[in-house]
Amino acid sequence: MSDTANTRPTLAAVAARAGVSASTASLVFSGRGPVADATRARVLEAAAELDFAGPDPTARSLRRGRTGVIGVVTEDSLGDAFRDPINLALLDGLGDELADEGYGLLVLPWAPGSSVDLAAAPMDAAILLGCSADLAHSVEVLQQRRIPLVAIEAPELPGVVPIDLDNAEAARHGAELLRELGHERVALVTLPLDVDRTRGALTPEREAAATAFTASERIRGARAVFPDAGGVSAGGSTVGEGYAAGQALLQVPDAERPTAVIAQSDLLAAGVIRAAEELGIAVPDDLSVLGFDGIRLDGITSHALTTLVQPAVEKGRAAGRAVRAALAGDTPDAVTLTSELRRGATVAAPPPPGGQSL
Amino acid sequence: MSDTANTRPTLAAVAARAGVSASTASLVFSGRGPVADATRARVLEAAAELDFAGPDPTARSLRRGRTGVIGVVTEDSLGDAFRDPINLALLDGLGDELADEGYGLLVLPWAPGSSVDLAAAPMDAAILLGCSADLAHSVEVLQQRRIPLVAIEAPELPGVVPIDLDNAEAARHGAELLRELGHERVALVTLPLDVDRTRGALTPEREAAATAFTASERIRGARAVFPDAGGVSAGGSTVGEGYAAGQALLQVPDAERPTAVIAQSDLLAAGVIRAAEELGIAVPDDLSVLGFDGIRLDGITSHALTTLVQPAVEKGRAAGRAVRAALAGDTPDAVTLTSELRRGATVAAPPPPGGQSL
DNA sequence: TTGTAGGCGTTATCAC
DNA sequence: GTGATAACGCCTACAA
Repeated sequence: MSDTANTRPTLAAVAARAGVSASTASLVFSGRGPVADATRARVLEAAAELDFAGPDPTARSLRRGRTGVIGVVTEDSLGDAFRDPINLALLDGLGDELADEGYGLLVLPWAPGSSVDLAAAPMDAAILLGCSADLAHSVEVLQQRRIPLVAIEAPELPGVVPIDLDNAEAARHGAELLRELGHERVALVTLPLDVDRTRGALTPEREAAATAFTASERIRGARAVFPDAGGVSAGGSTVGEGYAAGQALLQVPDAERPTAVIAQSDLLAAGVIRAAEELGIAVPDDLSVLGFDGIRLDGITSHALTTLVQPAVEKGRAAGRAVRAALAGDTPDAVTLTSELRRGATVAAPPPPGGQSL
Repeated sequence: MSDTANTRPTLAAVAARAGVSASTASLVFSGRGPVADATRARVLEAAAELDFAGPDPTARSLRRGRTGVIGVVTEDSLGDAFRDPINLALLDGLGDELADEGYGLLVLPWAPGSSVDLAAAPMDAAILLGCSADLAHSVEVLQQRRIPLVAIEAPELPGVVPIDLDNAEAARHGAELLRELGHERVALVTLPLDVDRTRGALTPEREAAATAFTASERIRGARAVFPDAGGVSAGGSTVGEGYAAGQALLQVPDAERPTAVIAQSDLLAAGVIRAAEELGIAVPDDLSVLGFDGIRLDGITSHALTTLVQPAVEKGRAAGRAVRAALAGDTPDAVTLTSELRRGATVAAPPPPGGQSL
């Protein structure tokens, strides 16, 4: 009953108690070697007596060169990173490929000046999640660690496996639909342009200074069709931000009011729709609204959103597979996933110039 | 230019190249010892030349006995765990207290039979998040590891620091409000009763078999006021599940229809409200709906929900503080946080027995 | 201010 | 089947 101390028992202690060598005890726990049944039993018994949970993970990691941990580096705060339904779907995919393989996910909210030390976090590989243009900065220290790096929707970087989405192409595709319907005055509601998440009108300067890759790419795609489209950058991908953006864009003289809004996420689109409805602007008759993502709106809006559906879960799976491949010594291929236009009921031809349906 | 190999450089290699001993090089990186400026410079130069990122985290952890990682053990899949706004708020609080202190959060979705090995995950402490009654099981191996354990809203367990919410008391408080208003036919819409998340009518058997602590506590509180209240358990804390539950409860002969619904989360409440509205049942005139959590509904419903506001962020903070205290050698106190009734506009006196406002 | 020695707890390798 | 030995890469007394 009276155990020596409350200090963690070691494998050596268990071995001693069982009257075997440490190596043999090790074999019992790792299962990678032949051990006589009687010996095994004795070791396990000794372990039970000492309340020994198993080999120390840190020591094991040092010896084996593997921690069983995959880092997920995000630029947002913990909460914010997971408040985006797209990231949640991605996590589902990652879980499928990694957690189910026994890997743990180490979430590292990293921003310049953050107290999280990417050089010191124990991990076998890292996935760069909502990381923006100065990716290079954060990546540098990770590169030095010689661990596999996977970046999701990020600018290309040598040595980093990219898991990409056809953001620009998809946005262009959506914009084309609007043009074909006859729209000319189109406004953008973009995702945050940088880590500051400043809400405000799009200006050439702000766009030039933008560091958010996904937002920039989607802007680029929309501009390929509507080169002069103005708009607003939101402070986050939320209904509330979309609502604010919608108000800013729609509370203007009728002649200036856009006939269509290209929102960079479904939540933003839902906010725009709400703003429109409150102003008595009918969707889609007076205003077309295009979303992005294809998430389940689950009653956030009753409209069937016309949107670009991205394979978010698959994005996570692809990232997970890439990590596993890299860890297995292979060189994972770059992946580019494609989004698909889903026609809902929020896009239509623009209202006739004179007629006001109000 | 031609570095010896592509294998990770070690502190020893850097030291050798700088012409100093390993211990001196160590001092340079840990900063906890006097080093001559010239020496330091030479070491850093050598490090740069070898593209050395810093001491190996695993080796450092072994030596120091600290990994800088806090485990967060969840019973749900990764995505599901973070799909709950309450958990997100909690994460915000946790981030404040832990990530900002440089700790990383290792997310471990653990369920019986899961491939995640709680005995092998490198961590200095663990926070048990949505973990249910057979907590004891998962905790056993963690106890053996002699690391501090903090459980959020879980049954008490020796050696585990509890961070609790007054779930039963708050639910009772809300139920009392309804009774004071004159309600007698009250139905419950509960959170999932177990990891299966089976949706279905509440029965004594199902309740007895329930493993979800929070759900059980909130049921208990409501029953203290309405001992006979029946209801439905949802398959998750979502608007969709609330909607389904609402339909099940409200599509019955008028005489049997509850005059009030106690939902165990705001999302569920929002779903119930939607179902009611679709059935032409006015809230709160024909039906009172009480929520729980006090999250921002951000346009999910336009009603100002009457709900029990819980300090979710503070829950996370408290957990984070408890972990830090334990790691510092202190014995953290148990914490019980209290929820507060916020009167919105979804609760009113029941409709007069005969009168049908339809 | 710097170097030496020893060990953190495991596991791989090779004898026996 | 089992045991000795030697790392894994680092840090911390302590000595110089």
